[in-house]
Amino acid sequence: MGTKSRIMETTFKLVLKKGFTDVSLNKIIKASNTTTGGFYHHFNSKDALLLEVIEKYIFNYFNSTIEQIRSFKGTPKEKLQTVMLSIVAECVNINEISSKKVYYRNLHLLLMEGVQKYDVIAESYKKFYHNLLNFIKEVVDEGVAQDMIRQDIDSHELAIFVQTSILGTVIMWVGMPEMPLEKRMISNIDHLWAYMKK
Amino acid sequence: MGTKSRIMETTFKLVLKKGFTDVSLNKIIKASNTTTGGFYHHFNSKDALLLEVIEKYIFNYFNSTIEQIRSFKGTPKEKLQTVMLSIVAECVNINEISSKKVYYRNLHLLLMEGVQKYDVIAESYKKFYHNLLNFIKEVVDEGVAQDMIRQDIDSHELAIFVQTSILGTVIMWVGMPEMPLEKRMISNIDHLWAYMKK
DNA sequence: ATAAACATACCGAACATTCTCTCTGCCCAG
DNA sequence: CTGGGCAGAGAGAATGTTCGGTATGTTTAT
Repeated sequence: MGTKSRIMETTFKLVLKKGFTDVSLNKIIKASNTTTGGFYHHFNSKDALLLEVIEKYIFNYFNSTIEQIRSFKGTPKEKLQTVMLSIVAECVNINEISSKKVYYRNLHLLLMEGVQKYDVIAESYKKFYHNLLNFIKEVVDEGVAQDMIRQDIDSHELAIFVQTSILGTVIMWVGMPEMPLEKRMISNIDHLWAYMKK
Repeated sequence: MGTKSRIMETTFKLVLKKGFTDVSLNKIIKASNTTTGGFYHHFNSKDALLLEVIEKYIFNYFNSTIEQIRSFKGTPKEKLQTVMLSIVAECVNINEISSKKVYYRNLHLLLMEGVQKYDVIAESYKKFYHNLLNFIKEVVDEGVAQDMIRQDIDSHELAIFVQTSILGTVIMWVGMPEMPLEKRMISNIDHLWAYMKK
């Protein structure tokens, strides 16, 4: 593994635990087994590194996940469940090689810190939300076409309601991590479905 | 106004804009019209100040708001709407005196940073969530007793679903601030109510 | 009543760290 | 000989905190 990607993966692990600002460049450099010169050969600044890391390990991952689910075969409810699981999951492996797990609670908190600090991240965050919303709307429209979802509600409005519930589940879990996540997730999806189904 | 509360209010305003770590003690001290010595007379450290500020301006406020709504007269739907509005509101005045407005988007982002950094804040955050959940459950139970809310769903589970939707509305708005907040809020409440009403 | 002792609120220079980032130089493949 | 990749010393600025000092008001002792 090259120095650059080693720095990026190490950084991701570190900031997940401590947040952006509490991880110094020195720590990153030492943990990445490189030096100041090595670092500044690959990145213009600490901020530049952070932006690249977030883009690669969070947004690329989330967006490609949506892309994958798009091609899934399954009922609308299954698709909603899958996309919710991909966002609300307890933890997941960073990549195929490393067995290091990413805890999503930290991931969402990190994302919020990024949104607060960097306009670029806020922008990517917004784009991801729109991407997700479009996907949900597709699923809803598909469900309406298949006569599985009621059509007396505007699909865009319904999609917003669904996404609200999905993201709310994330935040509930961030605030009350002691409640069993999976159970609540399924319960929420069940209620949602009971409301929107034909 | 005493020096201590002047420091606290100034700090709250500053960190709302920039976040905890991007506001230095020097800035706080200068903006508060005091000195290093004056500051350390009232607070043991910067962290201690931040914790006090969050406790006073966020959690005390939120929890007392819930307490106020508890004594309101109104239909269950109106109560849910009111509590949602008090959490999702666009902005609000810090206190009765100052006309300075607090933008809730920043407030929620700040809260997340606090949850990420300080266990004490995460703990207060959790307590607030439980407080809110209890309140919602009370409203639901009351609605069931009045025969306005369906009773075939466990009230605790339904309360979680409602709270999920409320908090989801917050987060949707943080991510997509360009969407009209009030409209979406009402739409979400309407859907929720349509599902839970008898 | 007056002086001494104490407490509170605040000042501000100085301190030790830590931070990000620059710069020079070495190594080695092409 | 050239240039990408990296090493590492160190500059320069900013950070949170300490500490001796001052001004003012309050209690206590003679």
